[in-house]
Amino acid sequence: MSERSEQIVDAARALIDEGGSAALTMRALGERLNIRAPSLYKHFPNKSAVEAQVITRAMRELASALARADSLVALAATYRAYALAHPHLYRLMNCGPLPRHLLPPGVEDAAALPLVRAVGGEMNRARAAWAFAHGMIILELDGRFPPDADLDSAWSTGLAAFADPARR
Amino acid sequence: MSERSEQIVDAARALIDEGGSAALTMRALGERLNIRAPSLYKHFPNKSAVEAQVITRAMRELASALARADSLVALAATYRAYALAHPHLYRLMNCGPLPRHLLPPGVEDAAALPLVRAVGGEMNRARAAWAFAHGMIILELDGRFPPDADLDSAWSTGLAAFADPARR
DNA sequence: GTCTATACAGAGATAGAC
DNA sequence: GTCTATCTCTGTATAGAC
Repeated sequence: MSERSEQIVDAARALIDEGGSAALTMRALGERLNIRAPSLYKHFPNKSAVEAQVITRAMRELASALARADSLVALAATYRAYALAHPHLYRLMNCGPLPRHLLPPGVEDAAALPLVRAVGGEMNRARAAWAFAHGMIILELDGRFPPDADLDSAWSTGLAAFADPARR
Repeated sequence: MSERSEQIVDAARALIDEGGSAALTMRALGERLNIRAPSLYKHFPNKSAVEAQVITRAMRELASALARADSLVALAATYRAYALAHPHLYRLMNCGPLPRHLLPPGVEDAAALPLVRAVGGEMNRARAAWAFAHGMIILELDGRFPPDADLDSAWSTGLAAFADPARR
């Protein structure tokens, strides 16, 4: 990818991180680079291609953070921290259909690997734990829990259920 | 609500159920009723008001289905069945910010009540179980699990973790 | 690679006649 | 309560000059 293309993805990421997916428009993107929107099409075929690059970068970022966690509990903490620090990027990555045909192969799997490892390859447990974590995050981001809900406790309750199957 | 208003909400619900939230446009709504879009504004102040009515109706529908379930497992099955039968309505209700100021009071709580009852009022367990169920559904609807994933098993694994705390 | 000019689409909503 | 006509806005994307 050329220098210029990198800058475009940088700017696109920043726009989304700050204002959500809706804030990424070709006009806004051009403006941020002091360029007119049509010029962007010399570097990317369309908006989806730019978005896909942002997704790819975010997934790798998250994956590398997760790789540093050792236990399931630590993994959950890292995952949640990323989501709360970058709610819009989290959504971009994890909500709605994923444009897999525009992503380099392996990116998605790499992001999932730390969790699979943490549960010793038990895929049912990995999927259930992922669903729990994603559900907690998205419900929190969407403001669906009551303002006074103790979410730390809810996380603990859920994690206790998944983290230690030997005791069940 | 007048007869006509009911018809409008009916049509709006049908549009969303069939084509998702994006399919609800004032033009399409008018068309379905053999009416021009501007006429709708004699019955509702704007599109959000119509949408809120659809949400209200869907929440009551889901709540009454859930009320018939007795155990946590039965509740989960009912919840999932509704979501898979009406994925777009499920999304409308449960994804993104909820326009609470446009909903009649109590609707949201009524939908949550069956779950709270099923876990004996333990709110942490209720929230964790909700997050798990919502996560499983939304990841499934968004096509985030591999095509060959055995989701029934993942549900079982998750529910076993939440349904029987006495054994933990 | 960047520009200007522009096409094109589709959305929500309003004014005022009937 | 419904109509026609229309406004306004905001997107994506293309053509062609420089």
